[in-house]
Amino acid sequence: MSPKKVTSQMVADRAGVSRTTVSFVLNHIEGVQITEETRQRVLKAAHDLGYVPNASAQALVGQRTKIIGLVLTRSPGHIASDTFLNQILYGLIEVTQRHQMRLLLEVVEDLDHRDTYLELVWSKRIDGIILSGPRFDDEALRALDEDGFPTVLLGQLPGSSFYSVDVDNIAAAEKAVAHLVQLGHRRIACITHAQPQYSTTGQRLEGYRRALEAGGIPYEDRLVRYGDFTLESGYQQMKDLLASGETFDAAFVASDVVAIGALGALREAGLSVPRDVALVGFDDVPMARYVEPPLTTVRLPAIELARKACEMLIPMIDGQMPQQNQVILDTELVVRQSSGA
Amino acid sequence: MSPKKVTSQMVADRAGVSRTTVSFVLNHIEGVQITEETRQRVLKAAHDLGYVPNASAQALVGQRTKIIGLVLTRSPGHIASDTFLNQILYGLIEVTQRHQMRLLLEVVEDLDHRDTYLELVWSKRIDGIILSGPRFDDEALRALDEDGFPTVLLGQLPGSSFYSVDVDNIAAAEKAVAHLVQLGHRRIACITHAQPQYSTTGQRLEGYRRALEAGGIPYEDRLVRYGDFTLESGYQQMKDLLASGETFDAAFVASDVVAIGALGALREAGLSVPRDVALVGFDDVPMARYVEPPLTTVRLPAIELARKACEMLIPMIDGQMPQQNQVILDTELVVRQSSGA
DNA sequence: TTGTAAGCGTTATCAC
DNA sequence: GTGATAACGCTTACAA
Repeated sequence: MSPKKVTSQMVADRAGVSRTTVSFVLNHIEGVQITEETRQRVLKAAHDLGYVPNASAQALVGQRTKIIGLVLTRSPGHIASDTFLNQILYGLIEVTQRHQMRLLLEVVEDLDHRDTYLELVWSKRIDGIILSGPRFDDEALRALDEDGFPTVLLGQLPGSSFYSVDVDNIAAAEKAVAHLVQLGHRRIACITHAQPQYSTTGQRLEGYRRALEAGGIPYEDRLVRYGDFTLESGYQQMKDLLASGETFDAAFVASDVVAIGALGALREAGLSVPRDVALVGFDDVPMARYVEPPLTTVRLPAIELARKACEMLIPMIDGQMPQQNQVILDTELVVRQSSGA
Repeated sequence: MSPKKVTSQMVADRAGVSRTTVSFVLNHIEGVQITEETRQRVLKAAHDLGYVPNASAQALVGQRTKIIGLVLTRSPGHIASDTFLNQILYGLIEVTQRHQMRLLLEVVEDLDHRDTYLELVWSKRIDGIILSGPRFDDEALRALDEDGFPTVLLGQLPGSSFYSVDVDNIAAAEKAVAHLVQLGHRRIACITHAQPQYSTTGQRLEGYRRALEAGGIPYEDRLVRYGDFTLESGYQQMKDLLASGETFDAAFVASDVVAIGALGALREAGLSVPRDVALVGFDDVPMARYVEPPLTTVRLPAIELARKACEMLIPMIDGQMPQQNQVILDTELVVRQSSGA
């Protein structure tokens, strides 16, 4: 008992015209003059019957699905706690809705299953891709690059010709760490937001390095740990750091979510933030100002990033390439209490 | 320069067979005997050419898109901070991936735009719907109900014949509030997770009522406020409650996210949790145990809920209706520190 | 101004 | 065992 099936033929019959006319009327084709009276008849027939064009048929003939694929290179498990994703979705949904397009979510866990998102492309299920978290070791991505399939990266992949929207991760991280340096901290630990394979990981680490250097502080590998987008990873890595015997009076955690996890470990160890350890996060997720202590962080305009990416992508689908192929949005240090400023 | 277009005809030509044979081989059609040799030839040709069947064409003829629609009845803005959604996505993605299906995200903001998700159905863009947050005042939903379109509700809509997966919201809320009552609190405020139109709002409120009643505490309207899924709303409503002059020594906030917002307002007012106000949340989002103080809450098995919903839906698409049409999963009180137990 | 007819790329029913 | 051929529902030259 599936939904009633109404075809354009039925509309045509009811209006006493041909399918062509129905198509013309319903798609507001210019250059074709149609009697107002027939137009109304067709419209009424369509409405009476509750006609909705079959999307597959339209896609098949028109080579357009009106669907944009959001590809996330994460394990599904990360999805569950990565608040950053929410903001991306927000921005994307807003724009796609405005353009009467839809959003298809594809999560790609490991490199062995990369082709699942390529299949999305080859099978023409989507018109364009927004890919979050490009990785160097992603072969499929290279294939897309050569293809010229409408793609916008949320992030960057140096050496590729992809269009991308990103922030200057190096500068942003440097800002965060410089803030700690300026407050007089010398032993500054770092927990990244993701594993080294993600290009942003290296960038934020580089910012950390530069700020240290600018402050005349030697970089020490032993003060660095790798998170993986999750609260849990922040908690674990901070615990590990604490247990390692290394001393530090501040930490830069390159993701608020991971930072909140780290905060938990610090609290559990009986350490006070910012008194014992000053903390700076990254992202400025909505949650950041509500935790205790409110997180000092670098605001990454996530919603704007997503919006912009989507707005670049949509014209590309129609072959209109944006002038700028690398958009960099601004970040901003948001000083709250966790840094003790 | 879009991706190469390879049709089954090209595969057929290369393998020296007809399109039919290609289809048979690639779809592992039973009952048709094909020489192992031709089979291999076809397979090789398909592989060499990088053939991927056109999804629209398949959908058109097969009446199956292999896409499941996740419909969220929220404003996009709520998406940005509702962590609960992450867990839903997690569960859904896991199951859809296992069944080689995809997930389409549709956000429906207000009642005026309800038909956008109906269009998804009429246009046959999706094979089934998982709808989160059913509302009584949703006309489109009634239409779906009559249609018998494969649909599973995340939540419930009493009086409809929908299949649904939910928790016992009344009992869960009662559990939460009873915990506060048991700790000796008599003035217990309540902030809901959503507006009254959502069926769960009334249910959780009812649980709150029952626990009060069981404790011999009169229900007072003035102690109740309505949140809207966001941190911000929790913050505002708690502030409002504080400013209202009503006294209370405990609060039940029917969503962890909203509760974390409320926590912020409490802190800002210089009140200590749980000393001045004991707090119990709802959901047990991953974040709950990492905030300060860690939230006492009722665990809602969100991931399981999503998984279950998806696992019910997929057979329905093939016409196999589940025995049980209302699945209720268990909740569990998770006592942490915010309640002072 | 409207209708006819040819695809779009599959799958599936038949003959051969 | 394999290959024409007809759908599937729509858009769009091209005719009329």
